[in-house]
Amino acid sequence: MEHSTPRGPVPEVALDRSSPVPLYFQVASRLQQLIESGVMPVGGRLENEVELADRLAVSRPTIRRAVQYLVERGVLVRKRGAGTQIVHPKVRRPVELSSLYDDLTKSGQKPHTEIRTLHVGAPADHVAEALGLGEDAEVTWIERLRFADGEPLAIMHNAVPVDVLPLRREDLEERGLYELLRAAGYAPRMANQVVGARVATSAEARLLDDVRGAPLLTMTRTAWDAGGRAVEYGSHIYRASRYSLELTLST
Amino acid sequence: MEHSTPRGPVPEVALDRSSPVPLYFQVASRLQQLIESGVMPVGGRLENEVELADRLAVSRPTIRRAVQYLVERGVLVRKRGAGTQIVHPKVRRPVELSSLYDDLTKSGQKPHTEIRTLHVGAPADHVAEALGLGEDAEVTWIERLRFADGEPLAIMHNAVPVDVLPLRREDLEERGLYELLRAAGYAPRMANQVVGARVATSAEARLLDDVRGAPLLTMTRTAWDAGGRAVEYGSHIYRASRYSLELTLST
DNA sequence: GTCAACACTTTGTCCTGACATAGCTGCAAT
DNA sequence: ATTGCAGCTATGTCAGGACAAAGTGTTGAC
Repeated sequence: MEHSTPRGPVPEVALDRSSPVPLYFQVASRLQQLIESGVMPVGGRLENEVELADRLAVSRPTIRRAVQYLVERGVLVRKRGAGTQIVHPKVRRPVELSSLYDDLTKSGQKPHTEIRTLHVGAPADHVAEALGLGEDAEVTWIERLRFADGEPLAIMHNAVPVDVLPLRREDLEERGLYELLRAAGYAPRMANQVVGARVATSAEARLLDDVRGAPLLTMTRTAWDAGGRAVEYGSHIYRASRYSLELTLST
Repeated sequence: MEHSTPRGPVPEVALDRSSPVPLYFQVASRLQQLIESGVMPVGGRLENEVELADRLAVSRPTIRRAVQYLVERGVLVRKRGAGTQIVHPKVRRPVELSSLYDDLTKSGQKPHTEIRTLHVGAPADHVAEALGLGEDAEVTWIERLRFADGEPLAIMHNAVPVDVLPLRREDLEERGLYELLRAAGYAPRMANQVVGARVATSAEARLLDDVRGAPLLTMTRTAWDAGGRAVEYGSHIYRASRYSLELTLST
């Protein structure tokens, strides 16, 4: 008898064996699509792997790999002996490491950047240490003022090793730093951030068009690419009244 | 001829086939150990998978799975046609979702908690929405004051659904909330956090033994377990002069 | 000397087959 | 009625083989 959670049927799944897209990925994408469209209900159980492999005419390892992929992204949970279930859609993987520029663009605001300084040279000690650079290494050091919809939002100091990316003023005015890094093949994959708060000095207040003593959100970050190469150091200050950090963390 | 990066020899690796620990995991652990102890140099190349499988007398899928595991944790990088390399140790996996209590304990401080209120009832609207709860759901609502080395550090408001965990005063005084959740089998696996800053009101300043206008770090968070069940909502306030958030993010 | 074609190395994908083990369910013995 | 055992179901682990495709380096033609 069947009085447990409903078992999804996984309707018509078409696979293209001549496609360069791997089979396991085709299966995973199709499954995710079915889940997100609501055809397969949240909390419902998947068919077991053997049946699924049978019906889709692929081997069990291929099915397992597809399911594995979705488990890692938090879409499915497996329990040995019990089956595979669809997880509540609220729990999804953090999308990607984002920068302020990305965040603003995504939320529909129009960011605008003023480059206050940009020069190449040996990094300060704490920067060199954060990036793990040697004695003779050089970085591009920049100070930027970031506006959203015309209002000043953040003072940003950044360092990028010159052999990672030669930064140019005109690029930075039109694009975010992370976008430039990605385009150069040094997409940040991991970052360490320290977030704190303090009140504005009068110099900072003047730049940010705010008052002395206004609350500020501070963030310092070091980012690495997939190869473990340090690609960016940043020390940012945000007007707390106009910006807050949104983060998704996962184990 | 061999004038590329040195190829690690992977010295004497002993596997126990009678152990309940899976072979691929034994291999992965051993490799990680060799890497972290410095026997296999950072940046160095691994033997290719076929040779490795041969020498360790396991199949290639097993080796692949072990390497895969370390790739996911950021210890290795693979490139088709090129080989597998050891990544700089700075780039490692975020350990686990931690709470303030965990953080303090780990950094050698002695946390101490004062429970100011604890009652069960229907959640406020914004809390119910954050947790995705229905009309008739009940939560335990707590307000705590957290001290480190005798000094007040944070005001913490939390809500936990009663059917997840019945919270008791005496437990909370001695343990962190996350520790209790983990013990009950609802280990947080994913969380959404919003971090901001503002200045203290006089009431907050009094509680935190600080002055009005002192900078505060604010954090609101919703956490889910592996099954996608919302297990905790929190709204915390930290003294910025005594605490900052440290985060590791990854793609 | 430069550049394109080629061979070689190495990881990526996919298959078949087998056995182990955790979780569940129902039946039987107590 | 409760406990414990047996059997079923489903995922977990592992082997061995085959071919595809990307990256690297070498060779040869111009």
